[in-house]
Amino acid sequence: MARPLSEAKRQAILASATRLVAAMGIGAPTAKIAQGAEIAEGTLFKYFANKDELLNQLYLTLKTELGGSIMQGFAPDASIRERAWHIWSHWIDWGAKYPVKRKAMRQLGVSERITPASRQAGHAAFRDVSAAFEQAHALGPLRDQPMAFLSAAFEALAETTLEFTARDPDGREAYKQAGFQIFWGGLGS
Amino acid sequence: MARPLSEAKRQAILASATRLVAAMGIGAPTAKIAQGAEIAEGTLFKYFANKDELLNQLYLTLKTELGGSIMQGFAPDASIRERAWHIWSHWIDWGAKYPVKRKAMRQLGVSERITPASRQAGHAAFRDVSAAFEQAHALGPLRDQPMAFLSAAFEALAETTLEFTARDPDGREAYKQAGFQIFWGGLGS
Amino acid sequence: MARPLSEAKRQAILASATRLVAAMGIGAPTAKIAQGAEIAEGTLFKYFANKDELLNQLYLTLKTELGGSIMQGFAPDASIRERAWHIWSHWIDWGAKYPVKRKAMRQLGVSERITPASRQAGHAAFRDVSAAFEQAHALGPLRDQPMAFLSAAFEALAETTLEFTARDPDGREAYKQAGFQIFWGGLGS
Amino acid sequence: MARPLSEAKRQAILASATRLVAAMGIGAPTAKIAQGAEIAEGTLFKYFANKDELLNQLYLTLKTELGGSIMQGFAPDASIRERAWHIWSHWIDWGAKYPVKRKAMRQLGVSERITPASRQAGHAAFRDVSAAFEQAHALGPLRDQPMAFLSAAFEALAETTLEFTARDPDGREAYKQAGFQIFWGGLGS
DNA sequence: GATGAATGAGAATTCATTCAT
DNA sequence: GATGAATGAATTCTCATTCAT
Repeated sequence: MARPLSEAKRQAILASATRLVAAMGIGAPTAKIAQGAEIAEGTLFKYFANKDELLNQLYLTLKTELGGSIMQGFAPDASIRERAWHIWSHWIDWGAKYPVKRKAMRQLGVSERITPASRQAGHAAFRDVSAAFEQAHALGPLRDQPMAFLSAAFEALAETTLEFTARDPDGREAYKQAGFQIFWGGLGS
Repeated sequence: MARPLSEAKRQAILASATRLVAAMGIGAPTAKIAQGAEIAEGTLFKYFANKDELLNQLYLTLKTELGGSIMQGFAPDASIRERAWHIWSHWIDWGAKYPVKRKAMRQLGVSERITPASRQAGHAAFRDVSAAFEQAHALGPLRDQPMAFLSAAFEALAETTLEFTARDPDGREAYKQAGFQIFWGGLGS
Repeated sequence: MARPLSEAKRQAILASATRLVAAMGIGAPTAKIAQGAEIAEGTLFKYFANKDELLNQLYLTLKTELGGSIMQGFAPDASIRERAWHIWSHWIDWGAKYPVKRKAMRQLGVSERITPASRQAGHAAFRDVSAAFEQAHALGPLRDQPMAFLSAAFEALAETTLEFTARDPDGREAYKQAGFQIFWGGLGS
Repeated sequence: MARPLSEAKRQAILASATRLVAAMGIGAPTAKIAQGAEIAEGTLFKYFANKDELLNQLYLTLKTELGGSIMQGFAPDASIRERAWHIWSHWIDWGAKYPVKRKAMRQLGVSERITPASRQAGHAAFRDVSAAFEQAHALGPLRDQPMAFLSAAFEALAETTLEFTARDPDGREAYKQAGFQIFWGGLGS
């Protein structure tokens, strides 16, 4: 290979796709995505075999980034509540900081074009987050629920919180507290 | 009048659209929707001026149906908890009974093509549900949050619960209980 | 026949078609024409077998009306110049009075959908006008040209004059004089 | 650049559009135009953003071509009459040589889809022709008419002349003389 | 590797016309 | 006779993907 595919271009494509999917949904045309990445229409397909692959990889990338961001500075020895709060707090902060990424993730999340495999992989990217939950989970009255259910509820509440934060940025801290209160109170402890 | 627009056909179109939007998302072609309703392609546009109108009306129809279903048999004099449970229970039951409608509603809910006006009208269809919440809301530790936030959290949890119910129908009752527990516990009362 | 076709409705259709063809060209939809005539879509086809027939009849109707209007008050014994002026004057006046009819006539005139037979019949409606020209024609330096050519030139100049009159109504009288001057001067007499 | 937009293809599209508009009017389908240009349906829209743009550009192209053709070999120092004759003669010759272009131009000229801006630009392409008229105009009895009116009358007579030439090619020279005679005689000199 | 012209299968509408009421 | 719902072919335009340069 004379010239390897440029990582910078790959990132530019993903960034452009993020913006466009957030704004127009899954239907955003590849031509516009390429344009936003300042590359040629055809070049996009050197980096992603087809649109579905681009969409799926974008989904994974965003999930992974969020997952990584959440675990930053995570103290495994803190109390259960502190650990839960850490996750919640970082989640909300990431979403508030990157509203476009969050919106794109949402569009991708409901799309039929994201394969089960990608969703699986997306959960894997959240392994650390899930693990951090395990203990909290094991104790409470919901201990008989699948971890996955709890995680999903957590995510749903985070999503709701971020939606409101986006609409009403001044209420951010209040929503953040309230959202966590629902979840944590719900855990019944 | 030669023949009035047939309400049956209108319903057939909405039903077909529900199925196709659930399966393929917002991008489901009008031609297929018409075919599913067993009418000609052009006929669809006698009933709905364009695709956006069809989508918005479908959204409203589903919201209204759910709203109505929830309030069936509602006892305004029951305890707060009982009332909350009534709503939750009917919501989950409706979603479990009509998984396709629920899926379509979700696709529509995240779409950029549903206008703010439709969302507004959608909320109006939930007026009774909201009203039923008011008291519960006024008492708890989240009393300072906007009602809308609580409602959204409720809806998000219901959505999550139904997602799991769809994937794992045997767990239905457990999920239903768990979901409510999170919400109700979260209200902190 | 219990009820004969109503002449009033026929006229309403033609009037509506005139307006719409003037505004949108030949492509004006029959449904809109019917609406403008305050009848049902289907009714239009009881009066005119199809759109082409409507268009052709409209063409003829307008031509005939113009032809009739021109000959109103025509004095066969006036001088050649006076007769020519009469025709010109009435032509311009009719066009200035009915700009919509004139515009429709123009659209129809260039359309491929007006059959040669209709054009033929249209000329027939101008028989009197043509006849009035004959003498003037026979004398001048253009006596070897086909009458039809002269008529067409006359019409072209009238059309031009009316176009300018429509754009700049204040100049009406001036354009009318100038247009005639070109024609009459051109006849070389 | 992978491949520049081919000027040959652009011309082929315009040529095909000319033929089809001449034959079928403004309503000629883009699919047929593309076919006539031996390109794919979609390719047409790489060259012209939409049908209106194609139509407007075609209008301008034809006007410009005619304008250029008219001024070929124009002698600015000839007598006024000679100059007027030059323009008339070249106009008629161009129209007789390219009857299809002429017919297309006519269809476009009456269409509501040609924007005022295009018409403006079309006149600009005739600047030299207009300028050549100025002097003749300044002297005659029509000196108080707007130049534009004279130009339009000239064009209308040319159009009429060409119409007859097309129908009866043998009479070409006679029509050409007669048409000019009307105009020049009309100028009153 | 990068480019973007070329492709043609859809996609959403429109519309003349028919026919059941 | 009048109505307007129903039809489906035709129309404009979009878009993922390919491939010559």
